[in-house]
Amino acid sequence: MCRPTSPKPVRTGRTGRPRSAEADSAILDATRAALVELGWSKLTMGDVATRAGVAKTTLYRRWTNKSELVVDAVAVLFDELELPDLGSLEADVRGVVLQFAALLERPEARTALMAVVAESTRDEALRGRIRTAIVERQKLLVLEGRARAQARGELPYEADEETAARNADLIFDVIAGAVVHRLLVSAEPVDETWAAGFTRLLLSGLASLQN
Amino acid sequence: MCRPTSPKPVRTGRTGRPRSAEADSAILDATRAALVELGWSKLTMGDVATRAGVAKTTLYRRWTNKSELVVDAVAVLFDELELPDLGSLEADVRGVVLQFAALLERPEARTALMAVVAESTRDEALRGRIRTAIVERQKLLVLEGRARAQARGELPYEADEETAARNADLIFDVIAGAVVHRLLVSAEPVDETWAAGFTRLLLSGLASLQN
Amino acid sequence: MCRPTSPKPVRTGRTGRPRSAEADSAILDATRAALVELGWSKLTMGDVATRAGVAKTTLYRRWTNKSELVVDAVAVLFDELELPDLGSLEADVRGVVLQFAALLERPEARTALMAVVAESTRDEALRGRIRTAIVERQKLLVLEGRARAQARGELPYEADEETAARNADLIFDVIAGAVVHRLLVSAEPVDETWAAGFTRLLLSGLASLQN
Amino acid sequence: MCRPTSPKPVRTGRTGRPRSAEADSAILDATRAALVELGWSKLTMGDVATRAGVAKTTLYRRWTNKSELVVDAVAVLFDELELPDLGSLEADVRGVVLQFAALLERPEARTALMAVVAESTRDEALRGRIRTAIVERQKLLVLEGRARAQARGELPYEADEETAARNADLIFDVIAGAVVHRLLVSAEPVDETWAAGFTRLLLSGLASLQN
DNA sequence: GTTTAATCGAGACGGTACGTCTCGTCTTCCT
DNA sequence: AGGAAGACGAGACGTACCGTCTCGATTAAAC
Repeated sequence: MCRPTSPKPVRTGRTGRPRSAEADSAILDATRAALVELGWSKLTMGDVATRAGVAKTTLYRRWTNKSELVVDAVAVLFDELELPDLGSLEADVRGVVLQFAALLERPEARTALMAVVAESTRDEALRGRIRTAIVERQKLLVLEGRARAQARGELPYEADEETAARNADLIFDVIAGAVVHRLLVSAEPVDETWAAGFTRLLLSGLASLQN
Repeated sequence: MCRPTSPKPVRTGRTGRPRSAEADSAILDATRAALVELGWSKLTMGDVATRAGVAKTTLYRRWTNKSELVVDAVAVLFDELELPDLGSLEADVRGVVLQFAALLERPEARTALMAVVAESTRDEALRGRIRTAIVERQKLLVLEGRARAQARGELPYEADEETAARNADLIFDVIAGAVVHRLLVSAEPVDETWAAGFTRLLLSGLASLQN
Repeated sequence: MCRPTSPKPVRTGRTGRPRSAEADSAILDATRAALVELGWSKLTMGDVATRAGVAKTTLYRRWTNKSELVVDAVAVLFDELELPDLGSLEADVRGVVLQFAALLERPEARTALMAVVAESTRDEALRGRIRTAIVERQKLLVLEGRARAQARGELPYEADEETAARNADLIFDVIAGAVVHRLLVSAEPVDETWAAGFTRLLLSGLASLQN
Repeated sequence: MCRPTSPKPVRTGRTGRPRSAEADSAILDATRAALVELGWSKLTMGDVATRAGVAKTTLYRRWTNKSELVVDAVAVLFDELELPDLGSLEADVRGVVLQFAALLERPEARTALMAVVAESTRDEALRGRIRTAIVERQKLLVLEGRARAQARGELPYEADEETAARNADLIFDVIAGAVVHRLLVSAEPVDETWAAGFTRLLLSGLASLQN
């Protein structure tokens, strides 16, 4: 999975010096590094600029504020999430749970995700950015997993399209929510045991959605 | 539910003028009010002090920083959560889900919870504070609900105490996580329909935990 | 030379616990010590209280502010100035110049004198306090020296009383002013050589005042 | 007399936005104004910044503290001192005495001079700043006056250069010291009568320095 | 090969909030 | 009643970042 990180409405003016592509990646790298070291609240634009060997102006030319910069810097981490076919729905779910947990163990990911979500409670635009950059991307995994399970005959095909969508959303929130909450709010580890227990609960539950 | 808010390691020294109890509550009220109006990032200590009719020093004498102040200010909101006996496990779960969702619709609660969780990813002490002030409190509801269901005969009594605890934790993270994620990350409403679907999924899943 | 340091209108009321006399001297000692270590601007009432093993309240009960406290604390230093009879007017003058210079070499004296004078440029009451506590005391030395010189026949007796007073004032300002200015503004040392030169200049000048 | 006020070790770096020259003079003007109104101790950096229409940071970028700012702001007042040729040494001395006294009647000058001298008793750097910004400037007047008197034949030319310098210093401290002490310590006016008396004393004394 | 125009770095700018400090007062308990 | 202890309202301190701005110096496409 890959996608262009084109933050600000680039003036398509022909003439003039073009923006440095190196700068962009240097900035995003610096942002992630700073995030790990300092956390969200201690991270400053000036520091990121210095680390990236870039002027503050260059940052502001591309991102309007800290939140947007961090979303872009971190979004790429969520692209790593994949759904390798492990042979059964149960294995697939357990796999994605552990994979997501591993991602959230990384300080830059956990810090950034929560910080950005927190910021978004007051910022509609940021909420949208999170949705497209992170949420929808993850939701695809749910759809993919379901399709695979249906092909395997583990799950029935749903007749009503709307119901199908609603169920996918529900499952997504249950999986992602449980993992995030366990790790970041309850502050307990997500290990094999927990993943197994959770998967058992979820799969049994899934049956009930079909009637 | 009520509990003393004793923020800083209070020197129990006998002598000297005692801290004003009025100030404490005025500050917490002011913090909640400011949080609603301004959100986490615009909330300033100086503003809180002004609103509370109190000097800035008085704030810092009690709380070392914004995060701790906000945790204490918001924790009381979570005390409102209750588990009225609605006659069945299913009704109880649906009730608590909607109640929790209603709480998170309130701007001060949603903003504060996420902001504080975000901050806590870098702050061990804050994490502890959140746990005792918010998490443990909510977890009691799960235990209460289970006990009630067991009394009704809807759920079996668990033989192994450790398993029982693990299951309670799991259920707690699934419920709280799903609601929070739906509301704050997916940014979709938690209505009767969703609550019903979620409850159905959860209850079916619960059966699997007994074997 | 000695004098009671009774700063504030002492309540002569019979009843109640009498004021600690020890406290007074402990405070003045602490003030001088703090002055040497910290200088005027870094000296704080709280610190003085702590050093003196006394509550801040006790300070404020006796002195209304920093300036008055310091004047009282330092005034005693100027009591040390004496005019031993060295046998001639010239020796007397040189002696008092060196003595005054030695006093102003002491950090607490130089710092306090200037600080208090500076403060007094805006404070009429403080100006009065300085005058009675320091200036008048020093001026007596000039009168004493003149009387002695007149007795020796080195100086004529002045007919007009007013002129006599005016001349004493002039000489006082010339001596004290020159020493203070040399030490604190020009920041050059007052040694035997300078004292000799200055004395020569002054004594020659004195002749002119008689016509 | 005029001179550039170059406060802080200015990085002569080529790049970056250059410092505003307007800001510098606006700040110094504001400082003098605030000094007149409020006096040294009530003068705050924030207030000066506001009056100057400048951010507090801009002040701190140029001056490390209040004292240095005030020295620079006030030094310019001492540039006003001049030595118009009044035809005789006696008239010249009396003129400069009255002129200096007039300067010290101005609240900003008297307050600032003393405050800064007081502060300098603990601050070597400030002492140096005062010396170059104020003292040396005034001392030139003494040299100029002597040269003029020598040209008129009122004073002999001094053979030994070192003695000449020492005498100039002595005279400077006597004049400046006497005026300052009379005005600020004794708190008596410097009028025509006093100036005449002082000048008479000084000129008679000067004769003695030649032998 | 100029011109042109947007980029770059550096760093000063007006702001705002921070968390600390000291002030002088007030309140409580203890002697 | 006096004193110590220490909390209180007030407000300045000096620092750190914010996001904007002015600089002179690149840099490439358009002429």
